[in-house]
Amino acid sequence: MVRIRTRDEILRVAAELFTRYGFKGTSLHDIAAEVGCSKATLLYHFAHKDAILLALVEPARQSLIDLVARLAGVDDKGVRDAAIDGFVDLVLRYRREVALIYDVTPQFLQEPAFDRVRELTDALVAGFAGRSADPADQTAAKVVLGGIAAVVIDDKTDAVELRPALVAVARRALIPGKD
Amino acid sequence: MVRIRTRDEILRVAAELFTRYGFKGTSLHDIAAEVGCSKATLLYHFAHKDAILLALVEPARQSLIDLVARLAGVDDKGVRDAAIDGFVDLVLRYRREVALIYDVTPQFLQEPAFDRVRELTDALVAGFAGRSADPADQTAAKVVLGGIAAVVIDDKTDAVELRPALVAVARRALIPGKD
DNA sequence: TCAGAATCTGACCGAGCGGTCAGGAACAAT
DNA sequence: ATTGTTCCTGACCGCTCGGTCAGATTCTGA
Repeated sequence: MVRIRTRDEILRVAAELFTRYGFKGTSLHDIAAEVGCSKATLLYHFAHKDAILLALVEPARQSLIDLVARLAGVDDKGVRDAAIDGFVDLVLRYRREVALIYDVTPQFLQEPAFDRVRELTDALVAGFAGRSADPADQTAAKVVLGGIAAVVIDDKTDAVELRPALVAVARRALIPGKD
Repeated sequence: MVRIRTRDEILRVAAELFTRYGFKGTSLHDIAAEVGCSKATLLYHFAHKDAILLALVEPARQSLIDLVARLAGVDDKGVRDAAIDGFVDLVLRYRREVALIYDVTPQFLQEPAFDRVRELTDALVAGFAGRSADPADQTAAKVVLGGIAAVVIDDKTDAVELRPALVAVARRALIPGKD
């Protein structure tokens, strides 16, 4: 039987501390103390500190990419809207899990993986805003989804870029019925 | 004639770097290099690194407090709404200037000054949401203003607390006519 | 029982951090 | 010219950080 409880516990604790104090605000010592193991143990399970973050983010990122790929191949409006709703749902989960990204080194943000995410969120903002003709809805979508997806639109160039943001409660606020 | 150009330049550069890389992501060395002076010069003009952040935030924080104080003394709906608009405007500016707060040490966030800000933003969210009967508007206001004001509402307790967030473009998105 | 793999650790390292300090350089007033 | 003040700096300090490593401990399968 393979021992993975420690590894899982590290991920659980790291997610909590990253969300609360940010990536840079959480040291390996902090995580190790909370897990109840040594710092060296963390680095036995994960090659670098960044690897912990990557392990946390990867699943949600994959789901996000998959859904957008499916979404792109659908024309029926009802199906498309449902897919978009699912997308928003995923983005919210993604957002929660990646709340920490803002804190990461610039080099890290420039990884190809995040270029991909940037494209996807760009498409998301455009697609979601397109569901309503009301300009207010569109701007609202930009702000809400932009915030949720850790994306901002540049004042002048209209370029979409990853940005620090933490809107962990957005799910609850966005879906009023759910309580 | 008093020499304050260096001090101003430090504030300008610090604001830029804090916004781009976060408070913890910006070292005194980084600021000094960009300004073109020594690290020691920074600490001649500002006692601590935190003092630079405080100097950047203080003006907007004061305006915000003043406006809310005025707002509290008005009953006329038109005047009140106008004041709220001004409030939102200020919050947006405040948000832009305090984009960096998210990155600050927990102790710093617990300063009395930020308790005050927390109360104010709490009142803001409640007040703004009250302008429309539409529940969607209210939730939107919570998300948008919550994000802008660097505030989140706790899932369970409904408590409002300062939070990491960066929505520098919110002004543009929130005020569609303005372009 | 025992060999080997998997898991874990304390001690240690170099780098970068915020901050201190004694003193040099520029400027103003006399 | 001198004195005092303001502004600035290099050298240095203690600390924390992420990361390494040799070796102890625990688990597993034959």
